[in-house]
Amino acid sequence: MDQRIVALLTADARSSYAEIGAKVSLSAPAVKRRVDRLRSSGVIKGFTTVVDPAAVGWTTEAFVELFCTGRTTPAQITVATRRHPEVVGAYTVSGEADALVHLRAADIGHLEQALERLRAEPFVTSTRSMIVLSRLVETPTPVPAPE
Amino acid sequence: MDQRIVALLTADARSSYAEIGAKVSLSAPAVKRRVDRLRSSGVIKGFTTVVDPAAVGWTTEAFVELFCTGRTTPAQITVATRRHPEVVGAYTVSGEADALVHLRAADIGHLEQALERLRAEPFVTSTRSMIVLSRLVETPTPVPAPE
DNA sequence: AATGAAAGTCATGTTTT
DNA sequence: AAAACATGACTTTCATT
Repeated sequence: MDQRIVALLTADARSSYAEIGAKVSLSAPAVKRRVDRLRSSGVIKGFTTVVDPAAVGWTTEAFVELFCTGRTTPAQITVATRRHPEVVGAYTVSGEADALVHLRAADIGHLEQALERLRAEPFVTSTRSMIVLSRLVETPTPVPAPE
Repeated sequence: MDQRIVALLTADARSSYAEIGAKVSLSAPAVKRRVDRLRSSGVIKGFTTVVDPAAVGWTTEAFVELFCTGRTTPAQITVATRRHPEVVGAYTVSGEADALVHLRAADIGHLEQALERLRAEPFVTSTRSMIVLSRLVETPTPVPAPE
């Protein structure tokens, strides 16, 4: 039941409790109670807006593999990447690279700048970039049933 | 002004027009008109919920580079990756790989299964996986001012 | 029978349109 | 300004003990 509510809210976070209730056969207050509980228990972390980056002037995107010096901590990478507004995602990963950073920029020039700034971080030994040519799939936050 | 409204809605998609209006010194109806316009012009693509994947039982994540046969089209990759519910993102990229796929799975076993299914796609010649060890940064949809 | 969790109903102030 | 919505208080239901 909670799962269905979350799925509906994922599809449209601004739909009313009554609307959701109609779809899951529950009264509006019942839905609200569940949503409140889901929020305070941390399942729902918040509600956000899906913005078309291109419409706001951000047309270029890249994934950059970071190779770091031996004693680099995830915390260091977090702090460093958060300083750059172009970073929309950062992950430590297994494999050759130490981290993967997702960048969004206005254009190639801007991306190049951001990349230079990133490469200037003291713990970065080298990088490998993949520039996004086209976004094929991007699901906001899917909640498929866990098996 | 629209930018500030979008930023506020990004922070909380369920805040009321009155609330937003108070912060940007506009009346509630004025804010609504702007939001309606932003929606129909495609700047705002929708409203969604940020769910903690771990809280729903999805604890494993990976980025997979796809190497494809010569005559593979983006459309083919789109169709193929959409078939797999574990795919939360897919992009064609420049660089060694042809595409980058973002996967979310319940656990390592599930991830392995999904990966096997992906590798079985006829146009995939090989893959290279990066398993996410920790998510350091993940901004929902940031709207920094374009320069 | 008694407890507690969860749903329904209704009233009121707020928000949407 | 009218209709729809959110939200709190209160009651009911039902499963568990």
